Amino acid sequence: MKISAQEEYGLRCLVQLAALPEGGSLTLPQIAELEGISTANAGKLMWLLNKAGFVHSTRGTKGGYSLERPAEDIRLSEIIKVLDEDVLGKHCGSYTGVRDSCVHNGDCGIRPVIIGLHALVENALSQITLAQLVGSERSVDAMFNRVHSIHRTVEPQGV
Amino acid sequence: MKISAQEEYGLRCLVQLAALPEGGSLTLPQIAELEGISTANAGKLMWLLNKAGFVHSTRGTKGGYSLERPAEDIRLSEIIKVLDEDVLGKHCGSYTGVRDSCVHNGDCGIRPVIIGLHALVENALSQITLAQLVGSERSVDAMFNRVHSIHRTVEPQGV
DNA sequence: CGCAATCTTGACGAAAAAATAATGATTTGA
DNA sequence: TCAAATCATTATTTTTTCGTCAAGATTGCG
Ligand code: FES
Ligand code: FES
Repeated sequence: MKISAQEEYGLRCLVQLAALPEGGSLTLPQIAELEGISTANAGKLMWLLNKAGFVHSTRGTKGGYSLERPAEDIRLSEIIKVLDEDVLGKHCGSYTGVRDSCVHNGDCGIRPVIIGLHALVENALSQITLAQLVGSERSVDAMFNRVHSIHRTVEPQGV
Repeated sequence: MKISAQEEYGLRCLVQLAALPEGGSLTLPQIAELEGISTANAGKLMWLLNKAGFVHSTRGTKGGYSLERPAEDIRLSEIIKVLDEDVLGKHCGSYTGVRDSCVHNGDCGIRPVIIGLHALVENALSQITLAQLVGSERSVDAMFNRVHSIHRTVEPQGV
């Protein structure tokens, strides 16, 4: 269970936009530089995010990308859903092995776990807004732990 | 954020062994048939699970695989960790874009979320044992919801 | 022993995901 | 108008993951 490259980079690009002063914008080369990815890659990611309505793009000189909606209104669950190609809900259609559908006939112990896990993650992400990711690592970490009072087993790694 | 093929199929193979009567075993062709995957694929998965110490293999005629430890003692978090190539803990070493490491200098709002999410999932999985996955879908679903009292937004799909 | 059933293991090919490249369209401003 | 800056879109290449294959090793049985 891991975060895909698209999810991670896409999210990071949005955080850069959210960190801007009100009404600010960034060009593709700027985003690419800030996140350490290629301009082409940033271009594709922003294209996806634009199609999904998270950002607004302006062409031509002095163009760039800016947030379409207030960062306070954008939940991480929405973002991930777009960047992850809507994997939710169709679990037993993928991973079908050599057959056309899941082999477990009607009664399966795996399915509720897989579906439950996705729900768990979505639930956690739906309680965090883009705006909350702007700020120091310490404050974001504190926020996450406050919202989901889980017992952390992995410590944030220093740089 | 999704489950990989290895995680899913590996887990499913283990559930088949766990569903066996005490001391039972299955051969590769049997496992492959039960899960609808190829024998070769089942072979590689079981090899991984054998290396990790979850199962015990016997060669030769009348050979096969059986659980090495009681299903009640095997937590899903252990299984996933093995099948997922230990992705935990080294987040800022992957997804480094065109550079050698993460660009965010020492203060990053993404990192606590990613690490927190992984902790959240691991925590959830650590509370479920392999033995609990054996049984009807309804009972497993009820168990999952009891352990993690989350508000389910996705319903299990019928077959 | 000698064969058949079974697991073991590394190499190989196919498929999916990710990243890049290439070409086109729009806007601004000199 | 024209050129430069910028985004848009599709195609291609690269990388990673996944699945298969083939040769080998071990065990049980007659
Ligand atoms: S029916 Fe889909 S995993 Fe069991
Ligand atoms: S420092 Fe690794 S994602 Fe920000």
